[in-house]
Amino acid sequence: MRNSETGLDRQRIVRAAVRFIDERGLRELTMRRLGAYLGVEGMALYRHLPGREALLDAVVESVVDELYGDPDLGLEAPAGWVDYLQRLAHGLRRIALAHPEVFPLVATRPAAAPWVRPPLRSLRGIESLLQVMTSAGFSDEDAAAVYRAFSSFLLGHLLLEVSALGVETGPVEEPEVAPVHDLSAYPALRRLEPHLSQDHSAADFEEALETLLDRVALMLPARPRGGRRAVPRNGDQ
Amino acid sequence: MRNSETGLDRQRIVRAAVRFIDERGLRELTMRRLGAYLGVEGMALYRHLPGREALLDAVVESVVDELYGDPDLGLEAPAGWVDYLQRLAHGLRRIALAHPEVFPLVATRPAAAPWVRPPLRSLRGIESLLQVMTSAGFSDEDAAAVYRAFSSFLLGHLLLEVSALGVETGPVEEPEVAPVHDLSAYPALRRLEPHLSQDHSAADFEEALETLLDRVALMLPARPRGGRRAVPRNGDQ
DNA sequence: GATCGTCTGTTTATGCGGTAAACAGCCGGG
DNA sequence: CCCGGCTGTTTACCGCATAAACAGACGATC
Repeated sequence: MRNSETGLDRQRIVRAAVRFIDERGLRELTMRRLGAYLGVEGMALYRHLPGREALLDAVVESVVDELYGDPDLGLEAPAGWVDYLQRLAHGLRRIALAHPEVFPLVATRPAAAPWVRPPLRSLRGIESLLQVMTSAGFSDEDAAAVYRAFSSFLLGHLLLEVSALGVETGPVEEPEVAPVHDLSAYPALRRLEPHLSQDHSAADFEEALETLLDRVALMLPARPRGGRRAVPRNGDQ
Repeated sequence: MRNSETGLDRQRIVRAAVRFIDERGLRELTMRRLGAYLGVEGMALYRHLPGREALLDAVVESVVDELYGDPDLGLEAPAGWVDYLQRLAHGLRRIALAHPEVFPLVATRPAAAPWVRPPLRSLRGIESLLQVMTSAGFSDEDAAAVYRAFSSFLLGHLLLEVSALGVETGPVEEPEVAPVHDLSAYPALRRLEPHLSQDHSAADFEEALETLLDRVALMLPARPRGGRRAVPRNGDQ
């Protein structure tokens, strides 16, 4: 009973967990249920993983590796730091949107070291970012600053974007018959409600990314670096 | 047995929950333990709250209300929109740092309506922000855009800042004897490690806030709004 | 002032979740 | 052919959220 169909395996389990979460949500994930999902008895999972926490860590790792493992993303051979950061940002956004139920986990799981920040969680990824930036002429300090700024940009945007998808970033999921309070006491809210409920995530993301890149470009020693596309409104500060 | 010492009460429970989380962490919070913390039998809490989820919601609400209820913050009578946004941002940061164990909850709890974004979770607060912005001459669309940009800025920065405090944004808290992997394979990381582990949160926050405000100012019809100046350090932190 | 309904905390009980421990079938090597 | 080690299964324990039955104390009503 060890053929490719039934045989368990750490990787098979982790992948199943990702699919399970994608399909049924994080709060539904249970060792026993995941076992059943794999046609197996729950306790069986402990032969391959030390426990639930380790499973969640592995899920995060697996999802993040989707990013660094994807050669289509071109992270390996970027055309300059701008290109690199753009690919990185878009790649992470793609992941967040592909696994909206998993992303909050990526975002909030405790980090191995204080400087390993979500959502860029892999040493490999951080190393690569720092390498690209310093090679491009940024000082060590600036490279670190870019890493920090980039992290919080991504975390903020992506977490909000996936949670707008109605994801259970927390618990429950009652239909809540009265989701929208009575807005009569809030005239501005009532008036702007159409604007607020419109989805601008993609455009906001791009714009914030461009702004960030412009800001980063200003750190560079001298020249604003040729490749940098001139965004119409970058005259700030 | 209903005197001020022993008598329960929704508010007393919620406040105790906040203190409990501050002291022992979110993952330690249990209905029974919170009961014990209040000198009571766990099930007693259900007389005042429908369940654990409701308790967590109330905790979030209570913490967020700290912000809007604090008159020292001057949110009621701001000197222009820049001042308002600065007070708001600093106020929220103060809260995040005061309750680092609670903040991830504020950040990730499902929103009542899709346009109620963490960490600005109260209708009152959103109304107030929109009101200030539109009164200052921003179009409805721009006011909504500012709200969105502000949310993700705050979420990203504050979530990262509290999680850097070693907070259990997720589960476990094993000391993990080997927290830092061997960095030999990551030269850039090894070289930049001192820069990365340095704490720049406050400065980064201020700088990103200033950048955001500058960017917002550019939305304004004509004049870049005179009041714009380097932050003279409000009462906060 | 006795009666009673209500409000609040307690006890008891159910079902689920994580996980330890004992167990059983199958493998490949001696 | 037997045996030790994998891998999955059973059993079992304990903590949790929560429903339900219970009990004491209060204030209002008569």
